[in-house]
Amino acid sequence: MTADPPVRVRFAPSPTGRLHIGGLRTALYNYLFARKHGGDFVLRIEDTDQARYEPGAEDDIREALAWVGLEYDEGPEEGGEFAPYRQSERSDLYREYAERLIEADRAYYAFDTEAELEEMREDHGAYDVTTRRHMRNSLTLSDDEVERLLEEDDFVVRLKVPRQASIHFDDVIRGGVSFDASEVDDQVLLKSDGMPTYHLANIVDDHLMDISHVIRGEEWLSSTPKHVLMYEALGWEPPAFAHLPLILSPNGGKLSKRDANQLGIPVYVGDYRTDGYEPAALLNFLALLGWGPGTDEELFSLDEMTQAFSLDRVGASGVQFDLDKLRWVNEHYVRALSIDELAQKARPYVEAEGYEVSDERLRTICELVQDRIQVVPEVATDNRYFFEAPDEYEEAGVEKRWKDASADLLLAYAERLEAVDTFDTDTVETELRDLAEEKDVGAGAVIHPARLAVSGRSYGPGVFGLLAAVGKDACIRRMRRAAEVLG
RNA sequence: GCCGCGUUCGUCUAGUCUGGUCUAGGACGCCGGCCUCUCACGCCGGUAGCACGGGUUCAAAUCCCGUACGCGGUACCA
Repeated sequence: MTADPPVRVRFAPSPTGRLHIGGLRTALYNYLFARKHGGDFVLRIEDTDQARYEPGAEDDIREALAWVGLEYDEGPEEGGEFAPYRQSERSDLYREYAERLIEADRAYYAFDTEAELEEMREDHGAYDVTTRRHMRNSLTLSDDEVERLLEEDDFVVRLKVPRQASIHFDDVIRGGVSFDASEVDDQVLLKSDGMPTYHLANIVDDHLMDISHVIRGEEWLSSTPKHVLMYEALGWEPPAFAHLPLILSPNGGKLSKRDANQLGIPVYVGDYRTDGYEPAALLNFLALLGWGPGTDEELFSLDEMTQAFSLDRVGASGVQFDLDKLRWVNEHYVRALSIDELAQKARPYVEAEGYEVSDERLRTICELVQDRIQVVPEVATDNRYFFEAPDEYEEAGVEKRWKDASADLLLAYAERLEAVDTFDTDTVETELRDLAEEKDVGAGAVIHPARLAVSGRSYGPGVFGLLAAVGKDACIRRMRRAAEVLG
């Protein structure tokens, strides 16, 4: 019996933009799989496209992974046994293997111009077994001619797809997948700028870096036969493939930037950070998007997820992003925060709204709102009355809670509060209950108008805590103003 | 268009491989109730689904075929 090779997986984003939420999900599943099996998780930067390269993108990717706590064992900055991990620094390697493929008659040089390619596509479709015979390449041209053209240094290397063959591979998530060779075109492997395409670079690196499992998005499924052909041509054992279902928009379609923005769904990982989501909650939610533990559990720490994770429990169909579910998961992480942590996380958002608040008061406010918010910034955005007087009174609340006697009761309450020395939850409550008794009304007859007057709303934290947190002067001022405005 | 992959409540999923225990389970959302100064939390209850059509079988959400629909791919992009 031969032991399974050690698990080594890679997350291989291309630095063409900020890290996308789907990319993070791919990274997460790779991470979980690696950790679950005691293997290595590698970050590899696939920067073979000079035109789409975006400076700063690599930093964004690294920062995003650090923010959520997905630590990798090898990467471009941290190095490792298989360095370098940036493909642009490995060009010679790819050229070498492209040549090997040519020697093995599994690839060839092509010299067609853009115009010629365009014409070919219009007439025939793809550069493949049938069309390559009519094109200018090392299969159709004389050796001398090829020699001469190579001198000009403007050529590409294309994969020579076999005339007829059925290409089959096993996908961990989907089972057996087959393609007919006639459906596969002669993919460019080495571009005229000397850089490899994804297809070549990816198989060379995966092989050289001893990658055991390729876990990537489903968009790669249809190019996998090309990869399989290359592994075979080079005499290499291909890694196991696992193609993850794509994340779709809640409308069912592709999660486009425009679409997402409209629905309030952040597209980039960095946006979740600025929007104040808890990184652990994001990971938890993402884990559930395409995978299920098979139990009723839904809230997992990274370690718990790692324990529970298994590729066979990853689904094969596209999954729709559900912002409500994310918020629900996040809510649980917010509740698990200590008051100090919550206050610390909330401060920047409070300040961004232009409010000033002491640490002590912010903690008090956080205590009051912690289990009433889903995302940290809501400490400020959903509870402005702690920081400024309400500029209007919730209509339905007034309708329901503001009675004829409310103004007089509030005025009397304000008077009592004015006389009080210590303005804390207990005294505020005592004063209110005494007043209610004195006036022979239920406590609610004062409670509800007081809440309305001070917060402008009919709902929120317990009213005594609320009043105490808002403070004596502000409360009295707001009560008198409400009595005047609402009558 | 062609090729590939997919299809269980609105959404994420359990169940499908190893057909009966599934009058299909859980969660989000939504609705109702309890708690309660309100809201939220929590708890209790409800709503809603095997895409469709054939077949195989004593028996199909589960196996087979077809159709529909969705997604992906079809670049010197990844």
